[in-house]
Amino acid sequence: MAISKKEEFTQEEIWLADVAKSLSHPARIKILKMLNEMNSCMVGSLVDKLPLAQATVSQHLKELKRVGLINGEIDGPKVCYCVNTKALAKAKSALDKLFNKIGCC
Amino acid sequence: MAISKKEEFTQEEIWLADVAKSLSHPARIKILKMLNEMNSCMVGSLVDKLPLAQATVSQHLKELKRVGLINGEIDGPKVCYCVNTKALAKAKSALDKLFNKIGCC
DNA sequence: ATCTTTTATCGTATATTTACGATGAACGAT
DNA sequence: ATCGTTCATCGTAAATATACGATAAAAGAT
Repeated sequence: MAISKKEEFTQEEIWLADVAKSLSHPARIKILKMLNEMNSCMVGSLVDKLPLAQATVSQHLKELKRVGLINGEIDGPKVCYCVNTKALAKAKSALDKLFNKIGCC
Repeated sequence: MAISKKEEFTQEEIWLADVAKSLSHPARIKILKMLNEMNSCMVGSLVDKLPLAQATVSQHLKELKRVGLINGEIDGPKVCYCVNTKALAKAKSALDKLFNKIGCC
């Protein structure tokens, strides 16, 4: 019958799920793409190109920053965001590891 | 001032966010790992190794199935789940594309 | 000093997610 | 036909996510 359930989740599993959560909204996917493609990475530029209010975009940026996928540098009254290449690489590697298996059926 | 906001999200962005959402819980990460590692993929085996009730595990399996990352085959009164290798490969490819860029700062 | 610009945070409403017990449906065994 | 097993679904409570307007904070410009 198995009445155990002692096992918890590993830190790696929790972290990877957290990274995935930060990618789980189209706006945040788009923001990452825009940060890669645009020269300027001011918040205003992002707001202009997203169908969302400034407060909402700021909230999405906060979520991406929370898991370390992007960094923000203050530049006068503006803030310049950029992707954290190292964090992206780490996430990519972890996801690759999860995905590079073969199904059991 | 830019008062446009015409742009919506692409289907690709929406789909990728959806895949990420399905990975955004440690239990679902663990389930994918278990489906890769175990010989048996009965729901009961998963429930035994997860700190969650059967109904909750079933709900997580439904979410993974919703985005196509796993398939379930009915086998008598049991159900055998397995990863959808093609879907995983597609997701991996899309994430790689998103991640293989260089930051702007 | 005051004003404007830029961004973050607060407050809040609504929607979604997560979790569980209870119940239902499908099937094999008796 | 009834019973036990296996899994999905229902109902529901609590937590989290999403969105926006309003407001605050920080800095440059006048």
